[in-house]
Amino acid sequence: MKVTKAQAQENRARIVETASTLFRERGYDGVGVADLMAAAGFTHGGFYKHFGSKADLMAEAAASGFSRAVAYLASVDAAQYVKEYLSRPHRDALGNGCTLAALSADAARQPELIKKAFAAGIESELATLAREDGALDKRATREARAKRIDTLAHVVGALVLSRACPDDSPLADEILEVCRTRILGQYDRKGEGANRG
Amino acid sequence: MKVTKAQAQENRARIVETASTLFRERGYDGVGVADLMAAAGFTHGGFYKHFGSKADLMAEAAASGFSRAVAYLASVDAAQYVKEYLSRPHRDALGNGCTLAALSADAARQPELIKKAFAAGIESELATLAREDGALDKRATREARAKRIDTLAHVVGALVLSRACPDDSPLADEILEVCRTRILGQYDRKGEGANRG
DNA sequence: TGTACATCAGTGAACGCGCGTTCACTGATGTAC
DNA sequence: TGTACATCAGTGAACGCGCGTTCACTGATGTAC
Repeated sequence: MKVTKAQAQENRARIVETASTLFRERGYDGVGVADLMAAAGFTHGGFYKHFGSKADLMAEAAASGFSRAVAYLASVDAAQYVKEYLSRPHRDALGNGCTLAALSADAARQPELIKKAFAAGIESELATLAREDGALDKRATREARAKRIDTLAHVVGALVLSRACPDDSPLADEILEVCRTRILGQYDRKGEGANRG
Repeated sequence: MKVTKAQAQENRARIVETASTLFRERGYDGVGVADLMAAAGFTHGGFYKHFGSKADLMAEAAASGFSRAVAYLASVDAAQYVKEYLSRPHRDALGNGCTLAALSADAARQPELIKKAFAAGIESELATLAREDGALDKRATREARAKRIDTLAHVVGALVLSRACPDDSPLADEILEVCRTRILGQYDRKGEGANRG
């Protein structure tokens, strides 16, 4: 049953992708190695030919999620990002949505390895959000980073709270709507005032 | 081994309290019924004399966490709340900290019963945060609620992201600090402008 | 280019373990008289 | 108030099950000649 090196590499990537989705949907504890391998089209025994442990895969799957997020972030501006992030479709698309919103709380209880992957993921998302700032002096650069951290925390919190509510509850929608409006309001005001002026 | 009715009720309450702490520390999947009963000083078999299932206890433990939060919220003003919420001690005190930050992402994957408890918890926290608004017209009331939802999401997101980072990473502290400063800044500005004017 | 053999991705049974839940039992509490 | 009995909170063994991980095995791929 051996397989081409290229095929094996492709299979490995498929396992990571599958894991990234399933972990976001069900949490780290909600997906077993056997579940995951079956979902990727394999039996569980082969898992340890690719990964040292489930924790190793958790870190890789997170990194994979972050790199997708970065690719997406590079293609939108801040306003569009906030609008899409705090939307019904994103709220309901757990498995394809933001890794930070889906798994940060889980990550907090995991070994250092996973937390490092999350810190790195946050940094790379911040770096991508940064791209439009252009050349700024030291103070403005610091300020721009602060604003990005602040917005990231804000949207993550809103999505997390909305998802904790029953699926069709008014509160779930209200949280998204309120936060979306208010954050976009900040961007309009600040966009015209401090940043672009 | 029977026990006074009063004693039994007290024991039940101790189980709920213990569960509330352990769930926040380790997540719903991270605490077994046996773990939990042992931590409360009992053997696991008695569990089903008090609760119909682990899920029932999850909902009760969440409600217990929210009612503690409400009692705390009633004793502080918004600025103090934000300052303490986004502090190192709160970040590191998972088991005694905010239930929303610790368990909302877990709740999102749980049965309706638990999500209902979370929605109710969020509503009662919002109601308590509201207490200082006094008499307002309809528009101002709506605006005050929006602001409270917005702030709650904001602080929860910041704490969740901070906790996902390695324990002594600069990023973990930076997130807390940046968000704390910016949210407090909003309260100063708005406190003097819209709300109190 | 053709043959012989080592490699190793993937299989499926098995490991010890902890899970949520059930159950027969214990014995002090609470109640009926 | 005292006695007889039912109740039921708490015990600890047992249930079937799924977990992460290990292992002997398979057989096509990749390599050495």
